[in-house]
Amino acid sequence: MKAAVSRNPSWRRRPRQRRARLTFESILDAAVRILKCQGASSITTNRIAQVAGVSIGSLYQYFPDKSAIFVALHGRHLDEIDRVIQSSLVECASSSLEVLIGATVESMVNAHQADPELYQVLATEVPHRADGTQPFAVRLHNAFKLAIASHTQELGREALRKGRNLDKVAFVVAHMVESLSHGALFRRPAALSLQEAKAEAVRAILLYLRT
Amino acid sequence: MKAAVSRNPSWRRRPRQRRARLTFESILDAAVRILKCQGASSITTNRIAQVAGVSIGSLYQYFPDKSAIFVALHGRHLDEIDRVIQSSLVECASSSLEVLIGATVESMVNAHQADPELYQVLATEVPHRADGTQPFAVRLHNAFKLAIASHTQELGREALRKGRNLDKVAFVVAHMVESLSHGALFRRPAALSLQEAKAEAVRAILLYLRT
Amino acid sequence: MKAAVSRNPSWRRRPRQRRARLTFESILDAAVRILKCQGASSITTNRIAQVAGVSIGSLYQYFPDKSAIFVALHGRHLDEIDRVIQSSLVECASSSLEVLIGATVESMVNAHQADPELYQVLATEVPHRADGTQPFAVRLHNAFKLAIASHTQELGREALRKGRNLDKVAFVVAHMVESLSHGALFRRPAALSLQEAKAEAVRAILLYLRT
Amino acid sequence: MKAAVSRNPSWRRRPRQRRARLTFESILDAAVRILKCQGASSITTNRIAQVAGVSIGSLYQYFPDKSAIFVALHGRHLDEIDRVIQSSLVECASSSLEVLIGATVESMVNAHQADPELYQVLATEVPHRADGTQPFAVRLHNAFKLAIASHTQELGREALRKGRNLDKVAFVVAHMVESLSHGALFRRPAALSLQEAKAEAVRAILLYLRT
DNA sequence: CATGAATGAGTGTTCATTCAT
DNA sequence: AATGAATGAACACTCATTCAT
Repeated sequence: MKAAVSRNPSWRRRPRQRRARLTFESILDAAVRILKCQGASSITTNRIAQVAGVSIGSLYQYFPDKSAIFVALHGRHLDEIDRVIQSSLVECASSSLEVLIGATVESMVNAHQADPELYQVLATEVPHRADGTQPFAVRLHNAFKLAIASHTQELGREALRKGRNLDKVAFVVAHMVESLSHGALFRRPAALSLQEAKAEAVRAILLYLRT
Repeated sequence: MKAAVSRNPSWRRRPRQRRARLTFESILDAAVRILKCQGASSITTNRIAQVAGVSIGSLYQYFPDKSAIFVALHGRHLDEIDRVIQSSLVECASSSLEVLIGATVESMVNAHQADPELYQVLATEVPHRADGTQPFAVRLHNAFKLAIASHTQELGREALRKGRNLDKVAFVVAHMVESLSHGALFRRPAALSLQEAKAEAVRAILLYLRT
Repeated sequence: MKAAVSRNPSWRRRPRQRRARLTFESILDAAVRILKCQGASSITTNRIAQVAGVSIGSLYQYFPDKSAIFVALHGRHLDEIDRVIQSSLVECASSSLEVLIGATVESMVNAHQADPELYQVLATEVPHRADGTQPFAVRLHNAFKLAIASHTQELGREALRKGRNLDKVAFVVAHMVESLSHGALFRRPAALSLQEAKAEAVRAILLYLRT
Repeated sequence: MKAAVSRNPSWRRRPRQRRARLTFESILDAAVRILKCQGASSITTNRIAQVAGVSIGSLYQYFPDKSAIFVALHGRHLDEIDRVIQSSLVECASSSLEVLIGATVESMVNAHQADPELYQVLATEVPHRADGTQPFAVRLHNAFKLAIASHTQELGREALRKGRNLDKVAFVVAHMVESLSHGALFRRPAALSLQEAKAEAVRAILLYLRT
C-alpha cells in the first residue's frame, strides 16, 4: 500500500495527506494526555495545541471547534474497540462459542485495560452527545448477530426457535459482553479478582446462549 | 437538635428548613429543565438561578459551586433508582425469584421511562466524576446480595456452591439488570419491542440465577 | 426636574437608573477618548472597559456587542447635532430667514468644532451601517420643512409656487447646510477663512431660498 | 521606456505588467463583490484572495496589507468619479454654465447609480482614513475652479468681484454638486423623484453662480 | 513569482463567583 | 438570609501575515 508510493522515486510523497493525518492524531493524543493528567475540566483548545506541538490556528484547520475534538476522541475509542471485537469474532469464527465469547470478553477487557483512566474519563467527564455516531451497543449488536448466526448449529435446533430470534439474542449478548467486561475491570467487588469476574461473565453469557 | 425551634411553639414549623429544601429542589429542577430543553452546553449558574426563580446569590448558598449541582443531580437520580429498586426487592422479598427479577427490571425501566431524555443527557453530557458517590453498580450489587441471599433455597443446594459465591452472582446480576434495562429502553434494535426486550432480559437473568 | 426627587427625603435615589446612565456614558466617553488618541484600529472592548473604569463584564451588560458601542456613538453624535439644530430653529423661529440660516450654520459648525478629530474619525473610520437610525439628512430635512414653512411670507408669494414644494426646498437647504458646514470646517481651501466660508455658505443658501 | 520589451519583437506585449494589472483589479473586484454581498464585517484577506482566484500569498504581493486594499478601493472609486466629472467639464467647456452644471450633476448621479450599494458600503462601513488621498471635495474644488474661470464672462462683470473670488465660488459649487448629487440618489424624500431632485439641484447651483 | 499551510498575537465574549447592600 | 450588579480570569476562535516549498 505504501510500497507503491515509495517505489515512485521522483515523488514528494503526498506531504499534505500524511502530515495532515499525523497532525490530526497528534492533536487527539495531546487531548488524551491532558485528559489523563489534568482531567476534563482543565482542557482548553490552546493547551491541546500547545501539547500537540502545533499552533492553535492549525488545530482549527483540523477541527471546526472544541467539541469536534471530543467527538473524534470518542470515535477513535469506539473504532478501536470495534476493531478489537471484530478481530476476535473473525479469529474465532470457526471455534466453539465458548472460545469465541471467551476471546471477545478477553479482548474487550484488554482493550480497556491498556488505558483505564482514559476510558473512565471519556465515559464520565467528556460529553459525548449521541449525534451521528452509532452508539456502541448498536455496533456490538450487529457484530454479534453475525457471529451467533454462524454458530447456529452449535446452539441446537431449538435455540433460535419460536420468537427467539437473532435480534433478541444478539441484544442480550451484546449488552452482557459490554456491561460485564466494563464491570469486571471497573466495578467488580473487592472480593472478586479480574480473572474470576471475566470467567463468570463468560460463563453467564454461554449459559444464556446455550439455553 | 432542633431545640431552638421547638422552644417557639407558635411558629410555623421549621420554615427555614422547609423553604431551604424547596429552594434546593427548585434549583435542581431548573437545571433539569434547562438540560432537557437546551442541552448541557448552554447551562449556566445564572440561568439555573433565573429559571429556578431565585437569585444567583441564593444559589450559591445551597451549592458551593456549579459542579455541586451536577453531583446533586446525579445523586438525586441515583437515589431515585435506588429507592425504586429497594422497593421492588422488599415487596418481592417473599415472592419467587422470577417475580422479583421481573419486578426489578420493570421498576428500573419505569424509573427511566418517566424522563428518558433527562437520563440520556445526564449520562452522556453531564460530567459525573466518580468522586465520593458510590458508583451505581455498587449499590445495585449490595442490594442484590441481600435479595439473592434470601432466595438461596430456591436456587438449589448447589447453586451457591464451589466458589460461586454471592459476590460473583450479585456482580453478574446487578450488571445484567442495569445494562439490559437501560438497553431495552434506549438501545434495543428496532425489531424488538420494549415488552420483548424486557421479557428476554428477565429470562436471561433467571437462566443465569437458576444454573 | 431633579428637585422632585431630592424633595423625597426617605429615598435612596434610583441608584440603578442613575448609575446605569453614568456607566453607559462613561463607556461611550472612553470609546471617544481612544478613538481620538489611538484611532479606530486599536479600539478593543477590553481597552474601552479599562479606560472607562468598568469591568469588561459590565460593559457587556450595557452593550450586547462591540458594534453596539459604535452605533451608540453615532447616535449620540447625531442626537447632539439634532439638538443644536433644533435649538437654532426654535430660537430663531420669529427672526428673519437670514438670521435663522446664519444661526443654523453657526450652530452646526460650532457643534463640530468642539471636537473636530472625533467627528472626522467617526465619519471615516467607524462603521456606521444605516440600520435603524434615520440618516442625518432626513432629520435635517424634516426640521427645515417646519422652519421654512413658518417663513413662507418672507419668501414671497411665488417662492413656493408651481411645484416648488416644501420637500424640494427643504431637500436642497438641508443638504446645503450640512455639506457646507462640514466643508467649511474640514475641507475649505487654504485661501478661505472659516469666517468667509461660513458667510458664503449662508449667502448661498439665502440666495436659493429667496428666489 | 519599454525598450526591453520592444527589443523582443516576437513577444506578446508586457505579459507581466498586464497580468499584474489584471490580478490587481481582480483582487479589488473580489473585495467589491464581498462588500456588496456580505458586508464589511465579513471581509477577510483570505476570502478576498479566494474569491479573486489567487492565493493569499499573491494578494500580499500586490498589497502590503489589508488596509491598502481599502485605500485602493476608495482610490478607484474616486478616480472613476473624477474621470467622469472631468469628462463633463471638458465636453462642456464651451457650453453654457447651465449645460455644464446639468451635465456634471447628471454624470455624478450616473456614476453612483451604477452600483449604489457599493458606494453606500464604501462610504459608511469601509474605513477611509484621510491619509494621502486628496479628499474628494478638494479634487472637485480644483476642477470647478478651472471650469468656472472659463465661464467668467457668462457670470457677468461683477460676479467675481470684490472678494468673491474663485476659491469661494468653487468651494460652494463643489460641495453643492457633491452633496446634492449624493442626496438626490440616496437621501431624497419620498415625495421627490430622482429627476426632480436633480433638476432642483442644478437650479440651485445655477442660481448661486449667476448672482 | 506563486502557493497555501502554518502561525500566534490578539479579539470579543462568557460565566462562575463574590460581596456590598 | 437574599439579592443581583459587578467582576475579571479565562476561553474559544479569528485572521492578517509569513515563508518554506
